[in-house]
Amino acid sequence: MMNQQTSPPDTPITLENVSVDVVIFTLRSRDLQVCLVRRDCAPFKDDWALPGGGVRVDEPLERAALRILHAKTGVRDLYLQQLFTFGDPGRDPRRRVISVTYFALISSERIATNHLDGDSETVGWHSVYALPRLAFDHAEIIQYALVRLRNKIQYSAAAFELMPEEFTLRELHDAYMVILNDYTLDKANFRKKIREANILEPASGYRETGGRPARLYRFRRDAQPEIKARRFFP
Amino acid sequence: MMNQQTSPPDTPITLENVSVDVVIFTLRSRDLQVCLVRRDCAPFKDDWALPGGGVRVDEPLERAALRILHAKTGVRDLYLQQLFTFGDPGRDPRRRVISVTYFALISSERIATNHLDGDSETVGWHSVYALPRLAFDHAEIIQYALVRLRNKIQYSAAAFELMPEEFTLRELHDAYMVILNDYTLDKANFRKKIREANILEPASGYRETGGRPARLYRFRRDAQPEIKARRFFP
DNA sequence: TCAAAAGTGTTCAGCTTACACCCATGA
DNA sequence: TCATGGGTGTAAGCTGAACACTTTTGA
Repeated sequence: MMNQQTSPPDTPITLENVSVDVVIFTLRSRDLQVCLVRRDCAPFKDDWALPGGGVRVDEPLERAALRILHAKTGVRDLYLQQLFTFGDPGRDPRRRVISVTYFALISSERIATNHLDGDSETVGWHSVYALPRLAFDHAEIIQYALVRLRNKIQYSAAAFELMPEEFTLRELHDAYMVILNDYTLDKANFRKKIREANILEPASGYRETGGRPARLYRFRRDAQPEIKARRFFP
Repeated sequence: MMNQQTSPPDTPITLENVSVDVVIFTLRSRDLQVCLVRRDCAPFKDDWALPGGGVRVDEPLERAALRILHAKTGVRDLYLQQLFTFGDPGRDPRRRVISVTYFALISSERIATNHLDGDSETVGWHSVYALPRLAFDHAEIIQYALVRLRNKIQYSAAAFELMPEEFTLRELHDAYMVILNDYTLDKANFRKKIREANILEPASGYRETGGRPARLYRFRRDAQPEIKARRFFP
């Protein structure tokens, strides 16, 4: 969507009509948040927008997305997946732009602190359940990303990409409930399923809580993250 | 992917680095087929490629896909869904092209006959299980479309888009087996599920077969085509 | 009356759901 | 000993897989 890159003079030329935008999800204090940047020029001046930018002439689309991600979060390797390509004429009032969008998942503990705290006026993390005014069609893009995220965590272990290195089952359970916005998920059944999926291993310690301390777990590196789907229909 | 359009002189200018390619599926004589066009110039001269072309300056992406579809099949309204955007540098040896791909489903009875029969050297229908040599990265695109189609028919009634107006349960069952390439789907259970899904209504007649005649059905217009998904994980 | 294909019913194993219960800790 | 949250077991009901069975037609 051409959120202006502050370009050093040697920046290679980017493609004319193509841009990449990224919906970066993270989980902080029991809230699902996305990374947004504040626009400092027209159109949509002072509104918030997704991090994005042009694609360099010899740069694969995914690498462009990773470059943008690194600029906003300081992180290089993370979960990234193509989402959809938005290309309606008029979505950018200046000119025709085809925007290839991605969605990324990152644990908030991995985000470099200078990228996380809001002391910068121009980059911020916002709850998906209380979004500010958004530029272009970015509200639509985020809604679509949310739908995909919700589907994704139900047939794969993608939610682990949002968790810290070590976590309790309660925290994982909370994460699912926050993402799905469904607080009726049964605790006992959730734990049973996770145990049977055999994707966690106990970490060394315990987390202090109000009551009985909670066992810490980590994601097993050798686990099969994709759950093979059964047939729904017919 | 810039399969040359034979352009009338008044054709509007197309976007520089963007193209649209469409994987058009149909079902013919118990085979799943895709529409391909034979390239008549370099690169990949004489290989087969997906129907595709440039995007006009004021044309939405989906409308470009529909225009291409209409040119190859003579049909205007059909099932169309965005698939993926392929944009690696080098996928077209001539220049950088970002290809937004779509997949379409169409009943073979709706394809205008002059578009169906192979008397044209340049457009043809090919079994996905016996594809010819393909230009660019189109083999990869078709494989990906096939994966998506297989997923799709398992949680939605999309397979009906490939069926004729009226059909027997046996024909629908065969369609599923051909698409999934799995001939172990139990007949009794399949029928039971379809019945319970409540998406068919009986048509007037019967189809003559080798044995007992088979009831004809049609898709209920007011049916809920999407099956709400249950949770797999956790 | 037999072959071929349509169409149905029944059983069993496994999974989901709901919910009750026990355990460990600090105050 | 009580509140808080961690953690588990079990029974009821539903779903899916397997397979045997009946029905209707033409030859």
